[in-house]
Amino acid sequence: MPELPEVDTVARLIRPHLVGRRVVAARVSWKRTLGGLAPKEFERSVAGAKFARVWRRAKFVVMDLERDSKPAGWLVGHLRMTGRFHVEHADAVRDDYERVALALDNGRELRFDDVRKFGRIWFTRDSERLLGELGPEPLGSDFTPQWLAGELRSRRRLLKPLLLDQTFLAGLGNIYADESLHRAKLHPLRRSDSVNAPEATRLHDAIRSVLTRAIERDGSSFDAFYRTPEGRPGGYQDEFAVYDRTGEPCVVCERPISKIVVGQRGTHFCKSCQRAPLTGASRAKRRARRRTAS
DNA sequence: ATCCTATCCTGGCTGC
DNA sequence: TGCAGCCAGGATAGGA
Repeated sequence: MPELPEVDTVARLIRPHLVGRRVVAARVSWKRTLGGLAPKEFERSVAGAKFARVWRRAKFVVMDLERDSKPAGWLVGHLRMTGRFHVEHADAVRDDYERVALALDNGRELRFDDVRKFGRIWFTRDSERLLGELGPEPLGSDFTPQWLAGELRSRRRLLKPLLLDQTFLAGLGNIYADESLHRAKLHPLRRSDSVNAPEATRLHDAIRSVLTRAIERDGSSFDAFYRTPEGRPGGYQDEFAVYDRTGEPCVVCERPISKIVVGQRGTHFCKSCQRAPLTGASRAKRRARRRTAS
């Protein structure tokens, strides 16, 4: 599903079609996509505005608008599971699941399709309302091994749900959380305050390298949903180590990949490479083994 | 403080 | 072939 690498790809590929263009009109086929703003109000807010900048924050596509060279609010998009932005000629055939479209001043349209209707396009004059509570960008300069080690130590949460928490770290979703934990050789059920400094550094480096490589491959496509704005699938699914590979051999040790549910999310990992956290029972077993050995 | 559940949605899958 | 029922998944709200 669209996570940081996919959203980064989307922003990068729609940007050249939008920056400098002006919105002429809006077409809204599913009101709730606007997050509560009435379609008329939405159209009034964006019509005549010019796209000044198109960028990404966490999993949000952020479009800065201006009028007369002055800031005039933001269009903020979230793809959730099945949302898709793309730019087409106005006469191009429309997708069955088109929810919102913005006509541009060059005969093209920015379209938002979304099968499951969870995606949103907000118009706001206060972008902090939407973006203010987010944690640091994993590829930004605030995200350092030292910061991560300290933040992990100060909480007592399971690693997997913590990595999915956008107020902790912004941009990881189910795929890249699983991939990062495997690369760092950390079990998804480890408690954050049990992670030592070298392990935190491993996790930091794993997150960065996984995301960087996934961006290079234009994200991951393993079902019918995510496609780039140009309609092509991403390529990172070819490099998955654990996600969607239940039962297949681990790329490191060749033992079968396991799948469990953590925090209501399917979680893929290698039992051999990512050692389970010690429980009371496993501590006792370990002691017993040691006694037998000696 | 943290976890758990329900909610929002629908296409696609499983099982009968 | 048809159909019911379940599932995935990001984010959030409310309750434990």
